[in-house]
Amino acid sequence: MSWTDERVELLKKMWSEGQSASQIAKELGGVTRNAVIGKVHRLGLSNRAGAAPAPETKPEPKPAPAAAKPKPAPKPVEAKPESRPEPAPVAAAPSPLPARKQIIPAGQPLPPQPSANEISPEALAKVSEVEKKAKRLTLMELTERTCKWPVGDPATEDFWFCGLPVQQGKPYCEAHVGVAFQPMSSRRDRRR
DNA sequence: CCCTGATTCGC
DNA sequence: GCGAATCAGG
Repeated sequence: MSWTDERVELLKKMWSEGQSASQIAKELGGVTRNAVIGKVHRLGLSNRAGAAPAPETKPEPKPAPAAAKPKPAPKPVEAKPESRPEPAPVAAAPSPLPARKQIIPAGQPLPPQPSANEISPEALAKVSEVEKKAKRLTLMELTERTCKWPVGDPATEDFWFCGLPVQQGKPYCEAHVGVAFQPMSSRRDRRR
């Protein structure tokens, strides 16, 4: 794969949107995140500029280089544009999904409690089965790739998150994805 | 362990 | 110019 205009376009767009190099690489296909990062640097947009208005980032007035130094390496401005906002403690919210500062995949339906729901019996069975193996993580222990399916009542001690490995790109493990993301049918018109 | 971007350097 | 390998960090 080569860096065609369109691919570069998409790269620029996604990068300025704050997408990670790996995400961009996945989207583009045929390249690794290293390739993306390399390209990003070559394009000179290592700093996430373009869409995010920097409150105080002066692009350097570019002082006339009179000296004989073809290889200047001034890097006095060191900003931290990327931080890791971990989930903050939430009191009694049924769905404390730690949202990033930007869109991840598509719309994410809030996790319905497995109790009062009639989804496919198999899926439900899978869920209750999985809950035995659940890591039972606390809010603080959740990561991007731990299933964030809440179990129990947040107002009680008997509350935890599934914590199993998530399905790529999803907030839940496979079993919970199964009940969280309904095709929005089958219940509506379930007669087979 | 998972991930992030940054840098180097042979191609 | 390209990107794998490597580095540095969370």
